[in-house]
Amino acid sequence: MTLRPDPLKHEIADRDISSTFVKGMAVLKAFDDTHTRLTLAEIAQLTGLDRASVRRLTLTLVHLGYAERDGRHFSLSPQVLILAGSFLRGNQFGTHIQPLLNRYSTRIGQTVSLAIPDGNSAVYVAQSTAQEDAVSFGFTVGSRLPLLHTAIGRMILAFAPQDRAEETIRSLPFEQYAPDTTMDRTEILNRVQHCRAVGYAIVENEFEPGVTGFAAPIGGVNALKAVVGTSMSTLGIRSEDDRLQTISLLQQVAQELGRSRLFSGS
Amino acid sequence: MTLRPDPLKHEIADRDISSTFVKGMAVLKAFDDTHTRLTLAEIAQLTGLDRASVRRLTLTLVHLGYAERDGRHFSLSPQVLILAGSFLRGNQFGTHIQPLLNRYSTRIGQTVSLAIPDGNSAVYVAQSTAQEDAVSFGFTVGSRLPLLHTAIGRMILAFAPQDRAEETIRSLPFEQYAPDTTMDRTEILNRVQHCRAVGYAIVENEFEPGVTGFAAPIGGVNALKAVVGTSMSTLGIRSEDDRLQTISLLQQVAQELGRSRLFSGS
DNA sequence: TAACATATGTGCGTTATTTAACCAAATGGA
DNA sequence: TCCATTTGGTTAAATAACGCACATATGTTA
Repeated sequence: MTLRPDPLKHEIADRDISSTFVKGMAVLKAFDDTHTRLTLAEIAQLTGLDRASVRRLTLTLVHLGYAERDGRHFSLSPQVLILAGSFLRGNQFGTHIQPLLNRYSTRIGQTVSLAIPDGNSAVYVAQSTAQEDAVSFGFTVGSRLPLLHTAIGRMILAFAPQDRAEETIRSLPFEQYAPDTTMDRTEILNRVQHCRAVGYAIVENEFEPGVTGFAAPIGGVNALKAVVGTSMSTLGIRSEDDRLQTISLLQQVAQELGRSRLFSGS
Repeated sequence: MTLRPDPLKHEIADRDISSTFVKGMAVLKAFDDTHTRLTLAEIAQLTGLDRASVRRLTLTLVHLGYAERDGRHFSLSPQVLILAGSFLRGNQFGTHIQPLLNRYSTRIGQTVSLAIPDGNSAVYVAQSTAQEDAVSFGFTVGSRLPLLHTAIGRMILAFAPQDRAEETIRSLPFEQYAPDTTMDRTEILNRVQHCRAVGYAIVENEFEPGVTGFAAPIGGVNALKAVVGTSMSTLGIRSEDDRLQTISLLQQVAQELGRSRLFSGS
């Protein structure tokens, strides 16, 4: 949980930024899936904010109904769902974006996901749903992926402003997720630059052994809106042609999504 | 869009409320499903805030990545989904609450919904999904229901603090949704009080002609956490026994949901 | 194009919030 | 049980944000 804005977003004049609001949102965000119940001290620690401020901001959230108090503990209330629900309905996720993901998921034969950068991770914001398992929202949306060793992550880095991306590749901690995880940061940089050159990302066995990830961008270099991705068993991929066909389908989803007003702004 | 906190929530000392954060959240909330793209002036009008403040707060949202700017227009970014996603996963909506709703939906034979009060409406926060129509989140969550003429709404009023509820019943504007809509506010008050007495709500043909709504509370009087509800064709209801059986099932869902940590806080 | 209407951006005095230090109460080990 | 820590809450000086008023920009109509 960092207070700094997303390092992949561009700046706005300092005098036009309300630090109180920034801090408030940081408090709100401190309640992630691994921290559903927090004390004031914990929030202060997670956000790096002063405890007195945390107290005020958290009580404000309670006052507004976004959070609830239970003795020393605070937790979010279902009211936070309203913001997301309004967004989803207003942008016709249910009627346009979700069906599109589902359609391509059928063609690709794998789950198709939509992700955006957030801090030093990629975060899922939507995912195709098979008929059997209704309601993926509660399961996957908000889940995080590392940037350096996943196809979605590298796609994000590839189309992000170069200085920021290189700084991220140079310094972001990572672990050896699998035997094939690239440990050499220079090599990661090379691969990310290759992604930018070709306009898609394929990462084999680096995050999960035996799994190959694919990703395609929505939006152009330095104007990335989101990334679509999928993954499949590496063993199931028989030829370069298989790979390129998957990428081609992802690029089609990306293009169709890019036409939606959600991803077509400046 | 009102700046006042939810009238059904209790107060917190004024000095412990950050007005800047309150205003910031009001700006965020101004982007509802009917207002996906807003100019600064529109936001100012919707929130009743000063335009200079709106500008700073909105630019802060852009800075944080929650909103995007497109010339004079602003819109939310998919990043707002992260908050809800974290909440849903952290509270195991996908693994516990959603399946529970689905299970009872099958037994009742109708869609089962979960709603909370927000301002002068009830808002859906979850809904059972049939196998055919995956992903209801984007469709229904965030949708609003009137308080005075729906079962869910009257249940909320019945278990809310009395002074607030009576004030709401006395003054909240409403229209004649159907031929049977109760137009007499005193009669509405009586029916709400009856709901409180019996612990459930049934409303026939008042909101949609030919449709009967049922609702049961999660949490007690003055400590309402949420409401579960369902609705069905009035013609399909043959006896008082039918009605009570539906209510009984709703009360069971409510009880089970009430045991979940989400709804069992103080 | 002119004139009007509306919207965005900016400077400054007033108001509010943060910060840091402090206290009291609660917590948790030894 | 005691004592060391941690936590929640409060205060006053320093800082930041608000809201008003004005300036600038945009766009609409005659």
